[in-house]
Amino acid sequence: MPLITLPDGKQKNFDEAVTVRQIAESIGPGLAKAALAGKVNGELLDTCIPITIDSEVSIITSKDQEGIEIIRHSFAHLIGHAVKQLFPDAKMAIGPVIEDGFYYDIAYNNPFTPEDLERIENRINKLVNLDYDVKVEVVTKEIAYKTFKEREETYKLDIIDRIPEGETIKLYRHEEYTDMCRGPHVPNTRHLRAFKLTKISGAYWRGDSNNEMLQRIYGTAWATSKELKSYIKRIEEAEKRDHRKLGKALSLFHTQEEAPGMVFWHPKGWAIYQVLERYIRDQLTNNSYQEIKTPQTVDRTLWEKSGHWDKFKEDMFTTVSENREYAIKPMNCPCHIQVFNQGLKSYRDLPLRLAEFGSCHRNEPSGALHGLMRVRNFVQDDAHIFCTEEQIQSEVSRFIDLVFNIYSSFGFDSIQIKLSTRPEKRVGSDEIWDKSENALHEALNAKNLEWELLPGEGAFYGPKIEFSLKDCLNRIWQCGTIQVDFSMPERLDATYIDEDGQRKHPVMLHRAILGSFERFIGILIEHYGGKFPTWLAPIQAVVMGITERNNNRCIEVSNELTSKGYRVKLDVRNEKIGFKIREHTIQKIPFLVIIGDKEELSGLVSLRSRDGEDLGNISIEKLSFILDESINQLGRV
RNA sequence: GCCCUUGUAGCUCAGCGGUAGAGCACUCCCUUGGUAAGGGAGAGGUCUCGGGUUCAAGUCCCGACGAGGGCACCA
Repeated sequence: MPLITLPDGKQKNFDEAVTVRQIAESIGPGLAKAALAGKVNGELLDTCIPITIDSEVSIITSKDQEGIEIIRHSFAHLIGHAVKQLFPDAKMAIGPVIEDGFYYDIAYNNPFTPEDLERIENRINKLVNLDYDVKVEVVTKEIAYKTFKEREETYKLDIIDRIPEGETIKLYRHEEYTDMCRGPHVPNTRHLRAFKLTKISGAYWRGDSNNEMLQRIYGTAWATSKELKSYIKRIEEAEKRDHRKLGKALSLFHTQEEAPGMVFWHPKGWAIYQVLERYIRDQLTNNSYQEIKTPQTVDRTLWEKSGHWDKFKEDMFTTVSENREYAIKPMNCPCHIQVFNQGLKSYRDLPLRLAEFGSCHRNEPSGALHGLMRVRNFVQDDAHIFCTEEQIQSEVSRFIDLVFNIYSSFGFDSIQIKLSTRPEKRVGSDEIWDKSENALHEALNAKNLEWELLPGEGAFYGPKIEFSLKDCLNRIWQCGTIQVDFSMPERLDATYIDEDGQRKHPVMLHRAILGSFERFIGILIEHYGGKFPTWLAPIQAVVMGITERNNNRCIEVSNELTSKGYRVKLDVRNEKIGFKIREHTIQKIPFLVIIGDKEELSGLVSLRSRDGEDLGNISIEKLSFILDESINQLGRV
């Protein structure tokens, strides 16, 4: 006689076991129609499964996040239903829900073509329009095994093998197609309407590159077609901001076959890079870092000592000269220790903060390369802080302040923080791990920051904090990091003389804020959609004349602004003003300075923003003031 | 690295067995025009590279390299 408690506190008594569907019916026919599943004592349950004990139940519909996920999951089954009809020999592996959609991994001899994808999508449309009931069966492991054995679904058998004894298994019957799933699933395919298959790709079975590659079909699904449309729109928006597209359109940089994964910076892209570098350099100076520069190419033996050769030799570029083998540096830390090791260090020298805009090469797998985001040659805003164990916390604390300050300059105000602690395979005593992990989370807590703990995700040499920022499209980018390392100083013999006259190894903190300049600029391009704030804009203002009569005055004004330090472009081409405005607006230049006969007479200029705003006729002094104001606010909005 | 897709003019793309196309950009000429495209003419391509099939190959096949989307990787 279950007593069902609803979210509003109302209670209903039922004479016998009751299903979510019946509960929904007892509330109202509309809800019964909309019910996708129930949340029963915190667990999701299919609408048709009887509840026998007193329970708290809420009805899940497509308005709930869980409901949308159920819809997506059911669409994954529909891929199975459609694919098995069209390609009976295909073997279904797994089909989970992912952000905004779902996928299904399938083994099939012939690669699916884009036409196949279309056929599958059409078939799914046909199937869902049948409005058939999805039937659930709770079965034993044996029956599940027999079912899929008969169907020659070898991957399902593999999955069953790994299910612990005694756990219930649910089979979902989609007419002649059967899938296995934790569920729940929609009770009827009429709940499945707004979807689109998006792409086909390869994916390793169980995510292991030693296994065979399956074909993965991706799709997106939503509660309503309106939501589907807005999702598609969102994707298109993101494509418009693609830094590779904008990099070409705004002539910021390019890459070419002869140097895969390496960037050719054009004048405009390099202008941004330089502003960024200057800015970071100023910040480092203000925070007691000392900048150094170390070699690009270092003898293999150093990398052997540091341990990198062992782990990463395949991923390093090497070169040979006079029988000696060198590696082009994939990171800066071993070199920084060499600088530290010059001259005897005292505890009085600590903390010692060495920074380098270090150009590193890593031979990334070709398939990993992606515009500026993943390259083989990049420059880190790298620094290593040599300090004592006692100094870890205060150094981390200072670093957090610096990170937040710098990110806010770009308008990134939503920062996610993750603390990763000791992994299974690690070096160093538990005592020292305790100490460093404590230092990190004390530093975080002292600032009242929200952070997430990732147990076991730390590096083998120490715990770390990672800082991720959220861009204007709510995408998350991990950029900053600070990592405690008590292994490298020992490996590379870094020591200092402590108060008690003993030689000790310092702790080393690896830290970066932007990560790599290349990637960070990629993120900025997408975040701003190419509309850089004035301080970063490669060209801050363009001076243009109405007719050729005004050219001399334009040259004068342009020169004056340039000599004041602004990045200015002169446009005295024989074109109409509308044409020039259009062109420079498309190039997203923040300020358009226009000079005609009227302006020449008055000694003023006409100012227009890239957003089409008329900023009036103003003097050069006023213009300079406006530019300064815009530049000084950085990327803060 | 693996799977699929893909590589034509500076850019965006059409052509998909029969002597290389469009728009924009570029050059020259006309136009001197007041806030998102004035007009005309011209120049520009070993169709990524290497093999093969064919009377004939951007076009079909094989391979290499690059790019795109994923997977795996990311000190």
